[in-house]
Order: sequence, then structure tokens, then C-alpha cells
Amino acid sequence: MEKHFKRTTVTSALPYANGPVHIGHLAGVYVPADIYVRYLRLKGEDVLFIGGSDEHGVPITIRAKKEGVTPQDIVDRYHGIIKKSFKEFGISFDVYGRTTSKTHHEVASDFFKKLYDKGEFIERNSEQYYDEEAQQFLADRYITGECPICHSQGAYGDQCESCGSSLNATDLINPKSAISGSVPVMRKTKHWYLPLDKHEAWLRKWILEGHKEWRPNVYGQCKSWLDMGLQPRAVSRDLNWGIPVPVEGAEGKVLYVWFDAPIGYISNTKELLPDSWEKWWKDEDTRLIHFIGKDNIVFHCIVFPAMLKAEGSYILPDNVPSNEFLNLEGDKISTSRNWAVWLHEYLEDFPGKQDVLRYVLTANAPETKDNDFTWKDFQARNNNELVAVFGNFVNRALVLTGKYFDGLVPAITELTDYDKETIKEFANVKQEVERLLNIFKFRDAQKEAMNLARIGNKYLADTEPWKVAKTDMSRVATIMHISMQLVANLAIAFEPFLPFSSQRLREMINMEDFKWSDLGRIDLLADGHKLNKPSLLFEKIEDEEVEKQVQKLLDTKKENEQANYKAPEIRENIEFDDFLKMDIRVGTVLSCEKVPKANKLLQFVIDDGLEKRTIVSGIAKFYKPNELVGKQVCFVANLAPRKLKGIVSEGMILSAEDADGALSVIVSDRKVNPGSEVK
RNA sequence: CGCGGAGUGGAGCAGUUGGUAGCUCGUUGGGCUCAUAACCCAAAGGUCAUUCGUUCGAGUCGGAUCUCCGCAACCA
Repeated sequence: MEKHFKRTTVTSALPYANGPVHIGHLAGVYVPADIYVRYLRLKGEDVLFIGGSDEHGVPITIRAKKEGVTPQDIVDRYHGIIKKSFKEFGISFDVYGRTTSKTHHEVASDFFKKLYDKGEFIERNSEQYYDEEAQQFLADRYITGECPICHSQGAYGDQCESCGSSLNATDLINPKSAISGSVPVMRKTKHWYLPLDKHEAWLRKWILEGHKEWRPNVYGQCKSWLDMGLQPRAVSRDLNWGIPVPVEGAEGKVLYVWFDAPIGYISNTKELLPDSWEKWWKDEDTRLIHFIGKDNIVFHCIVFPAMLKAEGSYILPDNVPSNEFLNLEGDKISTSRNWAVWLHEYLEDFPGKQDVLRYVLTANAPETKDNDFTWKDFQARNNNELVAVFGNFVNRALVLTGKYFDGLVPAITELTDYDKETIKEFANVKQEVERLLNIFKFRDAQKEAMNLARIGNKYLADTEPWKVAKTDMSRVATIMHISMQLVANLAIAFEPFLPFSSQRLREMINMEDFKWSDLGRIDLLADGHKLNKPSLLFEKIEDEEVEKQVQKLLDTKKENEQANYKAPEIRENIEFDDFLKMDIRVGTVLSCEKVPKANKLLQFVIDDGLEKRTIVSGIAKFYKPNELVGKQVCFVANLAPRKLKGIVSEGMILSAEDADGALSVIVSDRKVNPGSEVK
């Protein structure tokens, strides 16, 4: 496993060009990938950093339809915004391409064709829902209807969010297209599948035996998938936006995005290096690393490798460092709810502070579990770490050198034991940072780099040059020499993490050439080296600034909830007789408890005036069991009994569903006799 | 019903092959005054989600339970 590679290909997940990018993207994928790449480059290694936008798939077509523009307009817009954001944050891609490019269409098409010709696919016919009005087949997610299990409305074709059951689109009662609202019909369609089951044996050996060093979350999820047994996966879709399936009789069919997107890594490489791209993908001496988020693990560890292996000439990833998710102020980041910090907005509010965000996202990176981003933490890390520890040390060293030696680095006269200890300490930092970066522990690596500044502050506090200056200037010279070397070391050590600040720091100390291997040395700045005038490397962030951000988040959230809420359309008229068939009653809740092993269900015993009946209701997320005892609730009394988690539910408690999906149980305004009819 | 990850002092995180629990921030006390009221030292604070077990000994291994986040729908 300790193979020596000649070069490294680093890819970062392709962001979906259906919206701008936010801090979650940055923390999960792009900052760690960029740190890694910058580190390798500094070491003088041959490395290529590939990125790009993912621009196909159904959501983009739907968005386009909604806005009355073409899908191309949508992806042009977001590709531009995303690309700019990355550039401004110093994500140092060698190429940032897009999957609508000509090159990509060719590469993906050829890739499919080759697998097709080799007989690596199987063909299957199936029946799928088709929306005649929108003239397209419907993905499960775009079909809604009544849940066959809990009978709540608005269940999706793949899952009912009310009772949590996973469904087949064909099971829905009264299915409707989410796109046009029309009633879909069944239609025959043919698709190609990649038989992952055939690849299971070698995947198992390759991952479970060959890559035990992968992060636990990655390894664990792969193992789980392999143990469950792999199934063939469709590689085509009925859609008119994407890369046409390049075989006879495939009109109106395109490559499924998950098939097309990862090939984008390859096409973008080819776009950059039309003649020499192959060595980055097909040479055994190349090391391939995919940076992704946790939702992408199986694609990059199982599906894409299977594709590459089936094609035959490609190398497989050596590691797939995957991060968990970043939450924002305690809540999941969500594009649709606008609960996010958008990069382009951050740059407007905090111009020139890209490094602060990079620092905070790395310091709090969700490497082993989901983490939380809060503005308070952002402020604290900036003020207490970047300003107080790093910036302050640099400033102290430069100001003192300016004051005592006119901005020229003084020569060492004599080293004390304490000096030697300090020098040794910061030489060790190099090894430690390297070790941590090599195993993708970016959070720890950055912390270790920060130790250089801590060592510096302590060194100044212990040696007290401002006191010694009254008696022994030659001693002060040694102290300032060592301090300035530490500053120069900081500039190198932080280049991968904080490229902008590192650049500014190098300008301040007039340092041009530098490489990673210089780290730990104490002759980076020659005796008599002229320093430039110091300025502050980092600035404090005041309370008002972060409070404004929190307020902004709360405001946009509220606005969006209001703006997005639209009362569902009124359903078809029914006859009075139909209404009379429904027997709605008021009943008193006698007891209520959680259904074990179910997170949404509560089990009620209700006095309906005649007997005690049991009703199971999916409202556990919104009510505590004891909260409803004694209340008089409305329920459908003549609904056919149904078993939920093994409990027979005799009826359905009625609730109102709010804009955010929260349920509010309908209770009787005045006390009435249990069993009273609701008319 | 199933699968993966996670649950450690006020906050955020480490804890490698089992041997008296560490780091950063915050808090308290002290020192220093070159520095962006910054820096340095010290202290307080945890029954390591709960529970049962294996062991001379468990945060670390095994079982059970609870909670959180994901999961083949294109959200990092």
C-alpha cells in the first residue's frame, strides 16, 4: 500500500448548477481539497486539481420551466456564479469545466459507447409513469398522491414523509404529476443498466481488504452496501436535457446524471490537457483522490469505480476523503429554505476576509461527524485565534524589529539553551503538519500550524526583549532574529490554509521564494534582510457585524417561509352523500404513548362515547405523548382499521398541516360529550 | 423494518493496538506592558448518552436501550 506515486489527480465533487454555492460546499469539499493540493504543489509534487459544474438532470429542467427560460440559461447563470465564488475563495483549480461542454459530451458519449460495445450493460423494459401534458417521464420524486399506508395526501412516489414508509410510485392512490398537475399514465420504456452485482466480488476485495485506511464513515458505508448485495442501476433516463444515449433506438433518452457527472472529472482534464490527459487517468503511477461529501460516498467508492473498471483502461481512486455535513446555527443547511451562508453574499459583507472563513471552516470541519457553524464561533475564532494569536505575534515581532533594528533582520550573536529548545520545537511542527496532511486530517494540521504562532508569543513573553533592550542589545538581536524566522515559517506553513494572508505576510517581510521544504529552518531571512512596513494581518470582528448576519438569516428564513407557502388547491367537488359517508367524531384522549421503534408514531387510546379505541397517529415529531391527554380531538371514526408497526389503528386523528409541514391537532373549542359527531 | 456514522468538562473537538481523560475557546486568579484591552502562567470544571457484560483493568472490546445525522430521488 505504501506505493510511491509519480503524480496525483485530485478531484472535488461537481456542484450542481441549480443554485449558488454555500459554506457547506466549501467546508465539506473545496477547502480541504484546496489545502491538500496547495500542500502538494508547495512540496514540488506533480498534481492536477479538477473541478467543474454538474449541469444536467431533472431539477434544472424543472427550474427552467418554472422561470420560463431554457435549461442552458439556468446552468450558464449558476456556472458563472459558482466559478467566480471558487476563484474568489482561492480554490486553486487547474481547470473548472462544465458538463454541458462539447468535450464532455464527447467523452461521456464515448465512454458509454465503449461499455455498450463491450457488453457491460444490460437492457430492461419497464413501465413508468408518463406526464402527457409535460410530455416527459416522471421520476418517482415528481409524482405525488395519497399514501397507500397512512392515507395522508402529498406522499411522494418514493416515500411518504408523513409516515416514513418507502413506496413505489405505482402504489400511490390518485397519482398526480408534480410538474403539470395532470394524471400520469403508464408507458413502456427501455433503459440500460450497469450490473453492479457483477462487480461485487472485486469491489469487495478492493475496498474491504485493500483500503482499510479509508475514513470509518466511508469504509463503513461501502461495507454496508456490499453486504446488502449490489443491484443493477439504470444509466439512462427519458429526458431531453443531457447527453443523448449514443446507440440506435434511443431517441429521447439521455445518460442518467450520476453516470455522466463523474465522467466530467475526466472530460475537464481533457479540456485542459487535450494531448496529455491520459497519464492523469490511466497511468498506474498516478494517484487518484476524490474529495466529496458524505452523500456521495457510494457513487465514488462503488459506482464510479465499477464504471472505470468496466471500461478497462482507467485507474481507481486511492482514497476518497469524505466529510460529514455542516449545519448552520443548529439547523440543516437548505437551499430551498434559504438557510445558508452563500459565498457570493459573504464576500459582499466581509470583503477581503476569505481566509477567515477558510480558517473557521477548517477549524470546525465536519471530518468525523456533522458539525455546526455559528456566527458567534466565527467571530470568536477570528478574534481569539487569528487576531490574538497569529496576527498579534506577527505584529509584535515586526514592530519590535522595526523599533530596535530599523526594520532590518539582526544577526544572531549567541544562542541560549532556551533559544535552541524553541528552534527545535518549531522544527517539529513541520513534521507534524505533514503527517496530518498526508492522512487528510486538515483540522488538526491547521491547529498544529497555529502552534508556530503560540510558540512565538510564548518566546517573546519569556525572553522579554523590551526589557533586555535597556541593557543588552546583542541579546535582543538574537531574540528578534529567531522571532522573525518564526514569522517567515508561519508564512510558509499557512500557505495551504490561508493563501491570501500568507501572501500578504510574505509581502510584509519581503520574502519572495519559498517552498515547503524550507519549513522549520531558521535562515529563511538573511541577516540584514529589509522588512517592509507592518500592517495588521487580521482585524477584529465586532459584535454588531455578526449580529447582523444572524438577523439576516432569521429574516430571510421567515420571508421564504411566507413567500413559499401556497395553500394547496381545492379538490374536486363531491356530493353531499359522499360527505355523509365520512363519520367524524370528537373523542377524549385517555392515554397516549410513543410507539417503540418508530420515530413519528404516537399510540392513543380514545374514549369515543361507546368504547375505548386505539388510534395510531404520525405526529410524534410535533407532540409529546402527555401533551394531548385529556384533550378532545377530532378523528375519522369509520376509516377501515389498519396496522401500523403491528398496532391496529381504528381511525385517524385530524390535524392541520402548516407551511413547514408541522402538524397541529384539531381540538374541540368547547367541551362536548365524547362521541359527538362533527358536521 | 433495515444499513452507515455519531453521542466525551459551559461551547466546539482529540483520544492510535484497552492501563488513572487531552486540545482550542470560555470562566476565575495572577503576571507582563512590545503588541489589534492583545500576550504569558496557574486553577476550577467531566460518574466519557444509559445499562449489562468480558477483563486484574474499558471512553477504548461485546450485547441491549435512548438520542442526533445520513442512506441507492441529482442537495457537500
